[in-house]
Amino acid sequence: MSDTPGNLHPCERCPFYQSSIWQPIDQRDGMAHLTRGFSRRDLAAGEILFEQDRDNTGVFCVSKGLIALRSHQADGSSTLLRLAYPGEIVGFRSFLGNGVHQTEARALLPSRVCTVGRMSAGRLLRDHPGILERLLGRSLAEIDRSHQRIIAASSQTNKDRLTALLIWLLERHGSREGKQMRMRLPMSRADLADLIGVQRETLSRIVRRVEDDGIFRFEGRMVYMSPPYPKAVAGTAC
Amino acid sequence: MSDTPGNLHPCERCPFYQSSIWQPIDQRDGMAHLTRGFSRRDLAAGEILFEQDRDNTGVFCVSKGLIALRSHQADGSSTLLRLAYPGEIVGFRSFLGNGVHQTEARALLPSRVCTVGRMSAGRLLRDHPGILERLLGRSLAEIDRSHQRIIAASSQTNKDRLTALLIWLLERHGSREGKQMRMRLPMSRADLADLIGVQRETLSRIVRRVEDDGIFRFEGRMVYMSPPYPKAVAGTAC
DNA sequence: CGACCATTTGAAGCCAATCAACCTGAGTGG
DNA sequence: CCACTCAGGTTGATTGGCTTCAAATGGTCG
Repeated sequence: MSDTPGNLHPCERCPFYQSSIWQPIDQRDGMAHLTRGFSRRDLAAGEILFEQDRDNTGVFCVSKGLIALRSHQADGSSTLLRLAYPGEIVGFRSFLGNGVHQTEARALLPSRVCTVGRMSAGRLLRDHPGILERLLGRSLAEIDRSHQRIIAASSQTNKDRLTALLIWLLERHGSREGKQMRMRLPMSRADLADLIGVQRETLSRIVRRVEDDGIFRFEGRMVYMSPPYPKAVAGTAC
Repeated sequence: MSDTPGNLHPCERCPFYQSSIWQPIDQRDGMAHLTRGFSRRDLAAGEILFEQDRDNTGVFCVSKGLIALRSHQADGSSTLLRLAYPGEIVGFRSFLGNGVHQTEARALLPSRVCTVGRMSAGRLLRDHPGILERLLGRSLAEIDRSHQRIIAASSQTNKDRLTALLIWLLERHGSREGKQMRMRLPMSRADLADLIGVQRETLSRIVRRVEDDGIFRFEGRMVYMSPPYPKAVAGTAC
């Protein structure tokens, strides 16, 4: 399973090492369990990390790329609950809870994910309160994200939410190009629709209305933002 | 501050003692800190436990009654994020985080709340990983509630959400009366509107439409539900 | 080319937001 | 006792936005 030398922390070279939930583990204590349960996996865009309703198999940490967490409803509709960027943990809700994934995790971009198996993670958690503490921190972040989204859903228009989402995505996926910003959208229109909570057709019309304001321009998956930049609204996006 | 004998756990006689986040504290370890920081407070209906944007002063546990957690937006609108019932913790998000309450907490019914002051709670948390673990459990519950609400907001109609909310409230505040159930709503129409995320006027019309189905009947704050009972929808209400 | 997928467009109908008016009951003060 | 106010709630009319179903468009891949 392990693909790192036994005495080196597997996250040592990860740019997110300092804030990793596994950082509290050191040489003399638990490193063996960590390296034994540790594995890496590369995913192509569109590939599934885990499916909804399947048993949890461990704690996953995004190392590269972008993972979408999506909840499928019985009626066939789905909601994109969260975008997980490098350094973020996914699957810990089901790891700590009843053991069944509440969501499907799918890579939107080519991604790398590091996993600590369920058994090892459980053992480490028992022995290291520091890990517990960091997981609690991640949970609070998820609570904040969710609350912001609930508030946004009931107090902003769909158009405003799309604008906020675009700005938020541009900050993470965009690049400067003279006076304007550009990015390739990391997801389909259907995903955008799921994120702001409207039908696909409606999203298409909202995109048109956003374009009519003159700030954004769409060309397939490419998005261009020109000044005057709207300021990012508080409590924004994901 | 303390109003319990020094050697008795302050939550000992609470019906929620076994699942209390402070249960891991025992006689020989930390009880002094717990009793020192412990206080109780009774609130009348409508009274405020803490206000939004104020500094957190501790960890609050609902012992009796019902507390509403409401977020006020800059534009004057508000969202009722959560109803906290006896045994539930409120204010821990701000306790663990940046120290400012994200929400206002107001009693909807005459209530009793037990508080452990910020300093004492912090000290206890450092010494007792068991408390950390239980707080993590409460956080996961909050994540689940929030996710359910996000999903419900984008996949159910407002009428369905109101129906689900009414059933959910009837289970907690209702009583049997022959073949039908009855309850006195623990909140105003404005609060109901905030909970399902619509305007007050719209809620009034949705109530009428729900009544038209023949299952519910409203008389001021009294609500009556007659068979055939709709089955409670999965992922329901708060 | 044909099949498939993602996206857009159109038309119809429903629903919610908004603004305004009205109603009711509970104080309050003359 | 009456007029007043205030909070909570309802109703009406209008407007705009969203959903739904249906159909068209455009790109990709074998």
